[in-house]
Amino acid sequence: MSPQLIAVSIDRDSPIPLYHQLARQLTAAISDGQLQPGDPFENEVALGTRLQVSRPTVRRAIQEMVDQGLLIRRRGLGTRVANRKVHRKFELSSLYDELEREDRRPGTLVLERETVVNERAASALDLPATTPLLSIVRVRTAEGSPLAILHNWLPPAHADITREDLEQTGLYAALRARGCRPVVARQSIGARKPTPTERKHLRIHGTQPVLTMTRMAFDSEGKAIEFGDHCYRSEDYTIDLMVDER
Amino acid sequence: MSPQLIAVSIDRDSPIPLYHQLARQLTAAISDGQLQPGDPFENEVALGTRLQVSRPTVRRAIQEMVDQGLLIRRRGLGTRVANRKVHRKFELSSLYDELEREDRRPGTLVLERETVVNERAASALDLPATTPLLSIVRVRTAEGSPLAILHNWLPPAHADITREDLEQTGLYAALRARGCRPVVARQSIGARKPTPTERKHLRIHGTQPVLTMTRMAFDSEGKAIEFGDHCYRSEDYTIDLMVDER
DNA sequence: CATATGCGAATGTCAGGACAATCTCTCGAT
DNA sequence: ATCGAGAGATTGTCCTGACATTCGCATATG
Repeated sequence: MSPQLIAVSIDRDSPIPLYHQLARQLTAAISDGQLQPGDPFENEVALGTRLQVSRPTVRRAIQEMVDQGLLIRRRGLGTRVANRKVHRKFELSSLYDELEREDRRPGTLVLERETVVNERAASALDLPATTPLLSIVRVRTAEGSPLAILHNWLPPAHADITREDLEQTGLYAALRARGCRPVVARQSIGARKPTPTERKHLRIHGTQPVLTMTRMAFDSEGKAIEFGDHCYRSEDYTIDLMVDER
Repeated sequence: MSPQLIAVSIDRDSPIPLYHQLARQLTAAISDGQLQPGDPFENEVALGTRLQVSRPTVRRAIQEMVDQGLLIRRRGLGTRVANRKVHRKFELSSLYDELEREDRRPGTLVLERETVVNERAASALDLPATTPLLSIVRVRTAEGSPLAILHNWLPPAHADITREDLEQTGLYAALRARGCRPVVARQSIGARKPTPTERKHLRIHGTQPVLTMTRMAFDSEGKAIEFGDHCYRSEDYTIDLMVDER
């Protein structure tokens, strides 16, 4: 009944922090199925001694995994692998990434790409109302069928994103390639009847509604990255997320 | 341009951890407006010296606030109060709490309260399929108008929640009163046409859709607390949330 | 004048130790 | 046999200390 020892190799010369190297490999052991939900986890001090790292480093690695819902810690008892249901899949991802991960052949049709002045978007991004923004309208398809209409506004710093960038990789991937990583976003999700234009582009029949989401995304320094106003075919799409209180 | 010194009193005899005492008071200084977005923040070592606490303690307090989007840290530069747009309002709350906070006179009409066996709910809560669950159906009103139909299933441990509990306080408040705190939840949000029953209870006219949300909530130990299947009048309700990647 | 270089300041990482709080389990007394 | 006290194990909190990394800015250099 002693906890399973997970093989971990740590590289002290790597620029990647030790606690993160640790967390990545321990996380892999869980997603590999090497550790099952409910399994006991090697205790902090033993793990530290075995791997020749200090307890704070081990604690930080474990904390990372606890924050992601992978582990449950209880004082006096120990650490265990959490129930699979509470494992956090993802937090901040884009539709394109999701479709790609599920292998559903995502495609993009760029309907518009121009510089505009839009007070609502500028205000959402916390920029002056007259700031020129890059406005992008796309139709996202999966396996050839339209799934969503995505309208995004970007601050001037990213005004040089091209149609090709968008068609080949998706907006978030293009932003990441430019070293711009969204870290925090405020989203608002609702539902409504589609407009005639939306009905046409999304091939909506009858009285099916659309699911709408607006999003303001910021980087780690709090700089605005993107404002998006999206609408999805409700038959084909739900928004899944984990929320947690720490 | 030296940073503003925030008055903080720490009580070393309190059972509340020092880092949390610190974080609470510094957070208060921001919500009070004592510190404005963009203001520089006293650096870690100075703060520690001034308050006679160690640097790790200060760091942990600051980290708590960074996690909530209140502060921005940049190596080599310092810490600043974040842009207000990225301040996280709340993460995991209930409709009742939200309405109450906005002073919209929430009310509850309990339509059903009985013990059932439901495979879908049991599976979502990671319980055996034949576990008897308390099934609760409520209509939530705000200022007298119906806003949502809430269908929840609870594990046997909470089978003694009464109609009165639900009518007076709301489900989450009742659970909290029993020492049961939801910490992590998995949600799925979508949209669809309402059923005839929903149209009647929510007084939906024409072809207005409903916004739907299902939620599985767990406590800090990963134990199931609640499975909910809700639907909202889309004209009156959006789901707002912050997502972040750390 | 433009560009490098270097310095100070601040946060990031890591170590090692000490004690407290909490849980489980065993052992002993009744 | 049952119940309670205590021991052991494990995580939670806090401290001190050290060095690395990154950024802005002033100064030196071409």
